[in-house]
Amino acid sequence: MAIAKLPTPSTPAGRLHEATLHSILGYQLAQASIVTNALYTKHTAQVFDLRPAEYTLLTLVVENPGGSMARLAKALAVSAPNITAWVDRLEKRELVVREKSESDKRTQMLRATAKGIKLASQATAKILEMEKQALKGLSALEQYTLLELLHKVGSLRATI
Amino acid sequence: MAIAKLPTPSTPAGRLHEATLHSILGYQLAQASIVTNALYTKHTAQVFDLRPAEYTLLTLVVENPGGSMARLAKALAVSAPNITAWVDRLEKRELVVREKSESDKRTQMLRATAKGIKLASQATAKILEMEKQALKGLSALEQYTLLELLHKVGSLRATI
DNA sequence: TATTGTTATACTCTATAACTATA
DNA sequence: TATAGTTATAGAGTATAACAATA
Repeated sequence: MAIAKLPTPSTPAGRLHEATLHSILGYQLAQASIVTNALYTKHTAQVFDLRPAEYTLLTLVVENPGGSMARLAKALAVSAPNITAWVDRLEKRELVVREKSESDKRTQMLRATAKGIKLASQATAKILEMEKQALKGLSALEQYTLLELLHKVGSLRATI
Repeated sequence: MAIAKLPTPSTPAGRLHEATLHSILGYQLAQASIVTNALYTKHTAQVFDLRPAEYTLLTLVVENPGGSMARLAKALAVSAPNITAWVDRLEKRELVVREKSESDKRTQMLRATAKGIKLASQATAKILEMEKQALKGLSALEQYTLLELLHKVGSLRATI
């Protein structure tokens, strides 16, 4: 199947032509991220005092109790010192704790505290509600399809 | 229509569970961006000596000759000093030029030089080729759908 | 008064290098 | 030798504040 002709080539905000950039996935991801970042900053960041990276890290720890910091670094494609700094902050706020592993004493196993689990849960509820509201212009099928296709692109990481 | 059950909730790289994050658009955008950023860094950044922001800015100037810096700032959702710095770099490399507007003497109109137009064109060809190669696992319809849905999300910027 | 653009400055995020402890 | 994690440090990228010129 041939790729169909692409529609109106103009940026959402600036009314600039973007015929070329329209077909570039990286650019469209960046533009869409402007929207989700703005939503997050406006309605979630202050309320829960969680920056995007903190929220993501906390949620991954909640869902993966006992996971190591090295695994988090790989999952988020950031450096190890980076993870250390973020975990430091979450630990100071008593949202997660480090536990020495018995089997491999180099490893730090991470667990979320009850406080951390509660905060992550509340933040998630807020984000989902917020995105649901903002994405009303997309049908449920479109929203589902978008998430699945993005997940598929994310999965390509192993191949590059 | 109800949203269908979501499939395997694991991160592409780290094999971490992410049941919650799977439904969060902001997270999936970030994960997909890891892939496109890696592709760009690996195959385009060095070859053309253009960082992502520089490529985007240059391309927008190529496609919008005479546009102002204020419009670029809006289109990319960054601050004015930021745009000044990026344009400075592109101008030093003789890829774009600033021109004083006659009608509004506060405004700087931007134009790409022949050199800038050529470089942008070459970089675009490379990026498209690279993304095509990397996205082979997605059908043409899926790729088209993804770009359209992302554009639709980007267009929501006006509404938030 | 408001807007365009610049300069000065500081903050956030991330990375590399060097190190310790362990495997 | 290689890996997990930390510390120190530097580099991107971005933002706010203050300013000049113009509308």
